[in-house]
Amino acid sequence: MFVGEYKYNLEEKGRLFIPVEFRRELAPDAQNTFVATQGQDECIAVYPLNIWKEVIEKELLNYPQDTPEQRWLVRHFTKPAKYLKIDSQGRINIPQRLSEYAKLNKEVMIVGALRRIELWHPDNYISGETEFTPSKPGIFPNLKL
Amino acid sequence: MFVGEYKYNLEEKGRLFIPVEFRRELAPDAQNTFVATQGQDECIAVYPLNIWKEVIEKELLNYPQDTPEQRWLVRHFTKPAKYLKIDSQGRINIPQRLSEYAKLNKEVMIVGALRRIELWHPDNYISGETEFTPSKPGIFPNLKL
DNA sequence: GAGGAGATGTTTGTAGGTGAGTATAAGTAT
DNA sequence: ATACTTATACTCACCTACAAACATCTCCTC
Repeated sequence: MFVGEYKYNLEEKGRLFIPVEFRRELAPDAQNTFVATQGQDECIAVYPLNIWKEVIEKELLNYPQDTPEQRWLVRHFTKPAKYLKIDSQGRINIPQRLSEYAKLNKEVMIVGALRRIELWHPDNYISGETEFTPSKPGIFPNLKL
Repeated sequence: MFVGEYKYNLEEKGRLFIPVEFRRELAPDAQNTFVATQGQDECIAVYPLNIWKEVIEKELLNYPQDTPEQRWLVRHFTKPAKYLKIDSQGRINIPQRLSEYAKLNKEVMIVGALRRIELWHPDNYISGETEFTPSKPGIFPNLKL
């Protein structure tokens, strides 16, 4: 389960270091493979391969394919996704399409979000944080933490 | 599982490069063979051989063949299909009938859709995308991604 | 049999992805 | 506190994938 928050820099060619704390859990086997895709917010969502497969197989693979709407729903989730690898130094190469979607340029917030990691432009991250973080206690009434 | 989205150009003679990411999964063995046919939407659908066989066997092979309607339904699926090969450079030769069906001329969107690959004219692809992709969150209430 | 058109195969160039090396900073242990 | 180890940052060099042009082959026509 991914937790924590880090700020790293993209290098010129679009590669990003993954914090050591995330590497093993993100790509446990020798393949070093995981999946990156568009997040539901303006960020990049990064999944370990087993979590990705679990979601796809449970939610999408048996989804009916009778209407154009149903077929486009599948494409909606598959088209932005990409299989990526962590290289020997712990870096990943972020596809241009995804870094454009999340408006990444240099600084990147790397955030643990339980089953996935999220990559944010710092400005978007902070503005979302200030907009949606409750200022008063008791605003999450159903969470016993 | 095919994911991702690429834009490549048809060369004059009607050949198309397949992205490296798709090649091995599309034609895993030395035969380099796969199947292309008409998609349910206005695109070309491309299947690895084993997936194609699986679909045919599950859906068509045991379909009753007692009436002309039933026999024509089978023909409807079999007649546009064609076995194709990836050449030594990773290109495929798209049959004219299929590229006419999908209205391909120069630019082609190559899209991963789980068990198949789809080839789209960019205009059709974008118009379908804008028509059927939800703009608001929460419209897929049961998909947790 | 010769010429031509279409199909198939090969070559070459370029840009971007991939890998390696070193330097600096941070963290850990003695 | 100091030495040692590990992690991040930056730079450079190479190699592969894609693109486009070029060459070869086959079949059809005249």
